[in-house]
Amino acid sequence: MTLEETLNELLVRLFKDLLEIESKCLITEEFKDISNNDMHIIEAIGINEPKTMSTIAKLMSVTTGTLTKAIDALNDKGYVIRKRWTKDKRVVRVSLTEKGRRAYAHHERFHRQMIEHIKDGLNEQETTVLIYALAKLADYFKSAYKDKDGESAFASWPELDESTG
Amino acid sequence: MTLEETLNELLVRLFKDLLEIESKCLITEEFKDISNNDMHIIEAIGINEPKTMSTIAKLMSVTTGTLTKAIDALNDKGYVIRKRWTKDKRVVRVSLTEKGRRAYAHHERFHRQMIEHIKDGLNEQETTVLIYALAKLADYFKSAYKDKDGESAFASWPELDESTG
DNA sequence: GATTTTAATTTGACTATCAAACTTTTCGTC
DNA sequence: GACGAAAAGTTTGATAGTCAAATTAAAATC
Repeated sequence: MTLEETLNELLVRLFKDLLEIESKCLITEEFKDISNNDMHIIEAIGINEPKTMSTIAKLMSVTTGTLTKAIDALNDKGYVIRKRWTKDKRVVRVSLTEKGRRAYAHHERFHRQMIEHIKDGLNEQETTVLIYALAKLADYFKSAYKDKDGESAFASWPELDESTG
Repeated sequence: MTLEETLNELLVRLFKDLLEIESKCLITEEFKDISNNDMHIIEAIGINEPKTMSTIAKLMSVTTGTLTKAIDALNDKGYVIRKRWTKDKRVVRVSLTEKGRRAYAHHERFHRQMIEHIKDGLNEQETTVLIYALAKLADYFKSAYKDKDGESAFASWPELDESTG
């Protein structure tokens, strides 16, 4: 197996495992009435100032219509509170209830634990290289794709590789 | 920001970006009639021997019921072929059509491109360390979670951290 | 004050998903 | 070989998540 294949398979596997593990860890007995997706909405709302529907929808990369439904459910289950903003009555500001804040802490703890495990397995130099490599990758994604609006370096990669190689 | 926070934010961002970029890159003009999920099913089927429904479902971590629907759609759109196996008539073997193989190549190319970009940014030693770190992480996930059935190191992390710290 | 824009919700449609019931086929055993 | 258990897939019924488009209400603009 080439280096490239190894790297690819590792990334694919880590990605899949992480998704699966996160979802299993987050939905415990106490929070079994909400989904993984709900948990990420709770994370997006955060524990500071209340956030508007639009802001949360943007953070989650969904339409406000989609978010309205999700917040309805979280509201019914007692995780969030909706409040019309007095300064601009079009705006709805959402914040976490006590129960919502417990779920938030639960999620945060999962991430802390995961990072701790990653660091435990690596020495200082390895950790540094890992961070460096990840940062480079994140930058690349940003510059290649997210900066240009609608136009992407990835979106225009050559289609002829296969047949001309 | 601590090292831990940096690592966490990098991972979270990469995860989200990658999901988004992959989905945008895979669904091009030629393959606009199938979803990101369909593309991963096509990847799971592969270009070698036909695979059974059960095998594909396991690879995708979904029930066979779910897969039946997805394969129905891919079949209707001309990406896959279903064939009852003569040696055991219960078994259905699925393989890619020419169109399906083109989609497979398209997906594979995306991954190759991504890996190339990662490698371009790192020197040989850094690449080695990155692979080592990722392998360690993959092993950890496997041992901490996937090996024990139903029981997980993650699933039992202490709930008291917050209140006792 | 009329028009346009903005924030959120509602509606209608579609995909992905699961669990459970069902069909067909094979396997094991008597 | 017949009968019951097991296995592979499909069907069914229900739910969550999603979007685009229509709608409502409020604010901004002119």
